[in-house]
Amino acid sequence: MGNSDSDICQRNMTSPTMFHKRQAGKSQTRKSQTSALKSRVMEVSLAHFSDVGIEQTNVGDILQDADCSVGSLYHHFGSKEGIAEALFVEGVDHFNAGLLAALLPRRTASTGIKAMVTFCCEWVTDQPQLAAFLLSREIKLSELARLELREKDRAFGQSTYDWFAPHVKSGELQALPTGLYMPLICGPTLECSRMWLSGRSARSPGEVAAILAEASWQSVRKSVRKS
Amino acid sequence: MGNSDSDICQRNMTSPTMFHKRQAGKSQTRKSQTSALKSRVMEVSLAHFSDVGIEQTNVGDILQDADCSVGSLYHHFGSKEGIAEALFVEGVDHFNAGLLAALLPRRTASTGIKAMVTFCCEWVTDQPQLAAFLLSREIKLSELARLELREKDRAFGQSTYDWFAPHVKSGELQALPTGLYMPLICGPTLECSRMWLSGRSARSPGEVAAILAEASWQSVRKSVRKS
DNA sequence: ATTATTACTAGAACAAAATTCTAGAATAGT
DNA sequence: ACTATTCTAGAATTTTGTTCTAGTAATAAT
Repeated sequence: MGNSDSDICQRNMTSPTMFHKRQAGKSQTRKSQTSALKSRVMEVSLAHFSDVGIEQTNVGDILQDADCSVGSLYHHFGSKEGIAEALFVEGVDHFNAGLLAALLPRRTASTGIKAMVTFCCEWVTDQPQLAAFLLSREIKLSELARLELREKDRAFGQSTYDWFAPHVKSGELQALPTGLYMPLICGPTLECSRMWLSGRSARSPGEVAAILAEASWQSVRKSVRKS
Repeated sequence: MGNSDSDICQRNMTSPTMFHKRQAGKSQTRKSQTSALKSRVMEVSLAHFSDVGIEQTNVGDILQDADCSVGSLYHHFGSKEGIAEALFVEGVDHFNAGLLAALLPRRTASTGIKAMVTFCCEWVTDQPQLAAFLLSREIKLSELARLELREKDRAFGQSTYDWFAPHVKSGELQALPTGLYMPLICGPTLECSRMWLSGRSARSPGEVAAILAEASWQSVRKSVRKS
């Protein structure tokens, strides 16, 4: 900026790499090499993000651990946040798909609700890194990703509500504002998860799944006794 | 960095400010001026943090909006995270104190639990910025603050459990692992809060407080009917 | 009262880290 | 074969958090 002297060394006189050092494997197709690189970056980044957070993770470490060049990383992800964004979307997809797969086959209100809670507990316990990352919510999503997620969210909400509706009609489930089912059913579990993941609680969600499932069921079932 | 010419301008030949530009007010005591500056910085920082997150907030903006110099900020807070830490501790104290004040006077299990949920809903709805910041949990606390908070947390947990214990004994509340009461009682509310604060839900916790209070109560009361 | 000490303010200088940029290599499309 | 496009590479640049030295007010010590 202020460097106003005669500017002897002009920009970009570099002669970038005559050959690709990193071309380790024999000779896979470029495509598979590329996708391997991308997943390597995502895997390494997840480890760092869930460990010390996005801010504290520095790109240099990711580059080194994933054996990736600056150019490649920015070509594929655009920015550090871009990696986080990709991880986030992928993670949400995975979780939502699993939850639906656990819920939809159930035929009674009680087993369905309990299956949701149980799945949630197991998922968090099975992949604590991804769970910690998703629950941390320190990601600043791009406008595009925000819209994409909102749409997925809507579709997911619709699917679950389609399952709930008949049981509400039959009087097994309480009639509640649509937006309240998920918080009531999964809220306690997610709170437990946060505590476990951040070390504030020793008991994993998996260990208390049964209790949580029963409690959540009690909170949304149609109550028949006097308040 | 690469600017290897004869380095004419050596470090620190500056003659810092002959007078303090910022000394706006007539002539308050230095002490009150200072504490005003600190709270101005915290207020401004909270606004930025809750809006775009700690990472995305840049110190330059805080400096400008709070009309504060680099030196002052680092003298008082040590770092950007230092500001976040101060806000976090203050916020947790405020929330915990309020929750206890709402809970302790209640004499029955039902009114106590519902008072907790209701307080929680109102607190979040009344100070959304602080709530969003506390719930985001993107703060990397110093070892010192971590210990301080863990102690506060323990004391808080003890206080609430002292209130619960008699009602468990009398058979109104379920006997549960200690760490599960808070997630069951406040989990759904916090989940609703997160959704509202992040714009994923239109209904504020305040608006659904009664429903949440009743549901949470059902989830922890001693159940007398067949499963 | 005068001096020494401390708390605070100030902003230029610095360092570290994220991102941009240009160019070369691989591949796909024509 | 040639052209366009995607991908890789790393030096150069920019941005941004933090340090550093210096100066100013207030307070304590003598």
